[in-house]
Amino acid sequence: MPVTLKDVAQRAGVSRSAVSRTFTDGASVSPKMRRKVEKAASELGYSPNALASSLTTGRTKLIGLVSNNFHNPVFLEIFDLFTQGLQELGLRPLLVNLTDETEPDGSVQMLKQYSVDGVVLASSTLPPAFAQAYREAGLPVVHSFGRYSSAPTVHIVGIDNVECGRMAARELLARRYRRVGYLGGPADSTSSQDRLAGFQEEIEKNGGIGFSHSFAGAYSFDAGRAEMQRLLKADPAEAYFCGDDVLSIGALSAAEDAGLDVPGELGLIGLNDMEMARWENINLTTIRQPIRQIIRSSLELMVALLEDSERYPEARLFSCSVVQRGTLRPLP
Amino acid sequence: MPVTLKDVAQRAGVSRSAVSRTFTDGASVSPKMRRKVEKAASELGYSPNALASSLTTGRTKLIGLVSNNFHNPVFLEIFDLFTQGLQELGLRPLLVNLTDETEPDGSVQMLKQYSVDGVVLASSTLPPAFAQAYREAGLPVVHSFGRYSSAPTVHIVGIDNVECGRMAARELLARRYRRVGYLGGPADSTSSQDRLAGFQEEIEKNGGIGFSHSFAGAYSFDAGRAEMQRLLKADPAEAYFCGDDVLSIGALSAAEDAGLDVPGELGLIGLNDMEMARWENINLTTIRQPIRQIIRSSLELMVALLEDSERYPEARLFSCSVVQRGTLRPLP
DNA sequence: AAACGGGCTGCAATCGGTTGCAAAGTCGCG
DNA sequence: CGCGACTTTGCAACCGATTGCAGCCCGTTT
Repeated sequence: MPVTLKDVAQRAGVSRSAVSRTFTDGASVSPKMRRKVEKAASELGYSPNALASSLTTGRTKLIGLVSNNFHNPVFLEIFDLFTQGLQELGLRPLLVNLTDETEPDGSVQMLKQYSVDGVVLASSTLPPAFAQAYREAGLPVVHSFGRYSSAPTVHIVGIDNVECGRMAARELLARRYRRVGYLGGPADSTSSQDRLAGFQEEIEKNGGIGFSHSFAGAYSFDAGRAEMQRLLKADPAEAYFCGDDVLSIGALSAAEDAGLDVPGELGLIGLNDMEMARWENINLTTIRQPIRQIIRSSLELMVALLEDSERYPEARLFSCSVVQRGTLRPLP
Repeated sequence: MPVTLKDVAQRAGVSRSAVSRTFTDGASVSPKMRRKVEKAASELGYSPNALASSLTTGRTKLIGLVSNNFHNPVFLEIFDLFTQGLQELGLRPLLVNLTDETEPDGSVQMLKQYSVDGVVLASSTLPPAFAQAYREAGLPVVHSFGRYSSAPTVHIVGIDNVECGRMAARELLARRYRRVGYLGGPADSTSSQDRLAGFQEEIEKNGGIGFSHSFAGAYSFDAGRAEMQRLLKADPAEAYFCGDDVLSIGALSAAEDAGLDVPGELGLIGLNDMEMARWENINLTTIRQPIRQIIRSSLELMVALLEDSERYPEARLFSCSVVQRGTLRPLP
């Protein structure tokens, strides 16, 4: 049923090489030959089999798009941008959903079987073991939204989570909150830890501020809501830095339920500036993470890596900025 | 770098066929041989190249997962379920993001180049031309969340949108709303049209009810909000059936902004029952679409189609049910 | 002891393309 | 008209696997 190189060659009365060459640019083909072949090809509706050619060229143009964040709505934006970007580059995303049971080795295996040219890890909650495993398998890896480290072993594109923590702290301090808290994502997520570290550091630099922290079970609405409900039961802080917008929104809902006025009685600042954060019934003050830029840069880096897979690992960090909306009280 | 069949064969001192056979089940291999090969394979870290084998077997286990709904948060759930389901079946999702400029032919081309075994269309807003194009290219297609037709030319799994429209109408009528409206998604989306048709039919069956309708530019928060803002300017209806939860949430935000009490002054009913619909600060009355079942069934159908691609096209419809929450006034 | 039969194994062709190499074709120029 | 240089073309090997077929080995049966 599918029409192959040979069919086209036969129909055009030329050799298979000739056909192959008219479809790979940079090859020398006379205009006459090209016309003949193209005519035959279009009559037959031929399109080259990318997988077969990958056998000899060694490139599949397949990129593993790996994530474990399928519950945070911001990742829909992220997948949208990644897939569009990849498509524009002529690359194809092979989507991999890492559930809790998935082991690094299993996914490496799978990506190797499909000979992906590279792997984009899109996650802020992935244990470093995954990136390591891919790298050790010899795959070019870009970890987007990954943890910054001063000696990265894998290419990272993202933000400085520690600095974001500090930034949130400064924002709360400037507003004279005296007792503040950090409501993080999963305790074992690197982004969650780093944001805490920066936040705590900056708070403690200023003496006399009450500080506490706790973690939600996941970066999700439900987890944020549940954790805030727990906090509200016993002497909550005046303002919280939530490790992600979706947690903030959950927390917000818990606060409203409890009849608390936000920002009057409880202040909240999130992180991400997801689309929903600016919905008028949410109107969340938050720290914006420049998603588009991070993704664009990740893809550029991936392209470079495909050229030269031995490229020295680098960390690309983008600065974040506070978006003032309605969940923190105004500056004094 | 990558280790191949030949390497393993050499190391084990056997023929390549032997190695191949130990890795394909159902082939006859003696236990002794199997041990030898497996030893060599694991020492070398061999894993078979799925793409190379696809050349001779004709199956890639690649499934095109095609959608154009990257702005409706419910689709994150949908992608999550699809990718997990596919992975459990040993299939790999090749994600395709259909943007507005994408033409059916282009995407067919691409999917053919990568020899996908089948295509899952996950979209409620896709022009029928796409499904048709895939089908004509000889690809097994399942259109999930697609339009039901009594003479389907392509396998459909979804809901009866017309019936959902009627259901919404009955819900509003039972509450004695006298002037109702339909706030649909994109005017050219089939789901949007069908929901309107059912809704209007049922409303008009009951005389004396004021009816109006309009369409939002997209299934998105912003579009829903903008359209509701427009409606509120000039003599709005008492209650609206919104073609999708995300529209309802946008509409809700517009209503709250305008200082309207929901459901006191304005009633809203959505469709989907996305996760967010039950967030306490939204608490949307809506029609639940059984997403998990639709996806499970789509995958089962796809598996069946891979066995027998000539299978006669069928439509699988799942019934929806109303989820009572807080955006419609109580029954009299 | 010879014939039979079934289970394993290896050979070699094949899947759809790519590519180095050498032969063939084209062209200008003396 | 002949020669050299350059372009175009086809041959054939190869990428990493699968598979029909024929032959081998080995245990049974008579």
